[in-house]
Amino acid sequence: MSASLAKALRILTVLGDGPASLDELATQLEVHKTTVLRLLRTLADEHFVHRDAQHRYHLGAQLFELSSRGLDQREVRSIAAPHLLAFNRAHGHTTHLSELVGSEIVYIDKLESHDHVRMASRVGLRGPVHSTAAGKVLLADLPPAAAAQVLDGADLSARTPNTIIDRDAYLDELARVREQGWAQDREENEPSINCIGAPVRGAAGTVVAAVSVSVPSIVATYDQLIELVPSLLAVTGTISRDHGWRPTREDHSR
Amino acid sequence: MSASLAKALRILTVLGDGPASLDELATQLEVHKTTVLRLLRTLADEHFVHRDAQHRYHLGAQLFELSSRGLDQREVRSIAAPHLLAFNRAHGHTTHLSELVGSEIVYIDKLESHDHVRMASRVGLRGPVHSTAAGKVLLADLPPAAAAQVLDGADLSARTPNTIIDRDAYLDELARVREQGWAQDREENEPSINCIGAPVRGAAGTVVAAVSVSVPSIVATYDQLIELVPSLLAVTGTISRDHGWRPTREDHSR
DNA sequence: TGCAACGTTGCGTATTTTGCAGCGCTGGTT
DNA sequence: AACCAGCGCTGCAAAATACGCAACGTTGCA
Repeated sequence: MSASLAKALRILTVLGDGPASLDELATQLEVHKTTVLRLLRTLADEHFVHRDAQHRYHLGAQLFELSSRGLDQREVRSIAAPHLLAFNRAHGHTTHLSELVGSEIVYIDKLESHDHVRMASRVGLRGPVHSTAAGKVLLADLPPAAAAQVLDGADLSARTPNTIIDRDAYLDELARVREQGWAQDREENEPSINCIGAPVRGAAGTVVAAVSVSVPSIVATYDQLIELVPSLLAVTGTISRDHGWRPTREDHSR
Repeated sequence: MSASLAKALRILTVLGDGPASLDELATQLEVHKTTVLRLLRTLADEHFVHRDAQHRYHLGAQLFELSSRGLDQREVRSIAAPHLLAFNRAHGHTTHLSELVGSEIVYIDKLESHDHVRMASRVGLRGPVHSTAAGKVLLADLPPAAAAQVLDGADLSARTPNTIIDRDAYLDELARVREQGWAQDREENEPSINCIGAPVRGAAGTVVAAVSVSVPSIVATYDQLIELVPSLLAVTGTISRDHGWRPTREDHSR
């Protein structure tokens, strides 16, 4: 493994919390100043960090550009964007678009709630597959072997008292999700946050992404959230069709 | 300088063009496979890249998260966002929000044109200070010494036949921008693209960012673009006030 | 079944990074 | 004005590290 690279990446991660000076970084990372300095220089050469006039370091433009390009490469994101915008505008709740990456989900787009109570999530954040509606949606349609492999790599720990931690119980839950075509999360991932999610399908019929709506229980009750399911399914259906999916008879019957 | 870190950063940059396999990366970077492999492993450990089931490497979630955090740290971006959205919706042209970083400008937000002719720019992209309306705006209000320092570090090469490459002529242009309160770019940065820009000011009255509108000459003539100046100044004025700026008498007289 | 392409590993060498000690600058204090 | 403290930065020698080689395992294709 490359130790110096790992240090440099940790520098970037620390800078994600905000700008920092050379020895703030050094003390926080417990690396000698001179080492940090040289890593920062290389990072700055490639525009991954920037040093301002007060000798403080910031995350650099290259990071923003790479992220922008990487997000654009997920074609589902651009296809979904206008539909998600309209959907979010209609009901005003925090809406996420997620993909399965390894044994975790990654938020690849986020639309903010219209409330002043905002969620701490953001694009690029990773989340567990077992305690989120998006995770359930992304796993439900996987071949059993593939799902098993994902679960092998996943951390199935309890995030709240409601989290499903038993593997068999979780597989039952996946069957339910597959059956009804959408997933719920009743304060399983975060206390006081309920969530519903539905799949976006590609041309081959496989699930390529998940759209989920997260609502604090103080803002709406679980029952009120469930009322959104039809419009959620409508929007994921539209996105799926835009993405090349053609409904089968079986799907129609649902 | 840290050679291995530089290689790793180049790997990320190459991955910005799209997913790649191990030895696509190795041949493209002219680095031995084994080296690339180990760097990729470290990058993957920190979630800067992700390896899919087909052993292809993609940009990772951590990159997206850092970018999202870094962009959020620019408070001007969140303040400007709603106003830029409304502004963009009203006239439908590509709109950028930029900051001065070193001797270049960096796009920290972008709103797409409503036309199908889109621009190749993106958030995080860097651009020259001397040939862009945003660059002129960001330099115009700098103290002469600071502006000189920026220009010392800048590449003042000709980007089109119209680019101002003479330093004194450019300083004259800056005086004009300062005088009229906004800047133009008449195919100085890209052929067939005209641009206007205006400053966003902070509480201290200093210019903290620039809003610019870019329009291909096939979509609108230069004169038509100029007609947008009043509404551009209106939106930058609003953003500036939201950002804590209080107009002085001098500013009112303009 | 054989071949080819690709990803992967172990190991010795040598390049790199590292930490130390010290220098110079800047900004604040008496 | 002069001093001090804090911080960024450099040269050098030691040592840890990454590197490249050669070879192996696996997968997919002819």
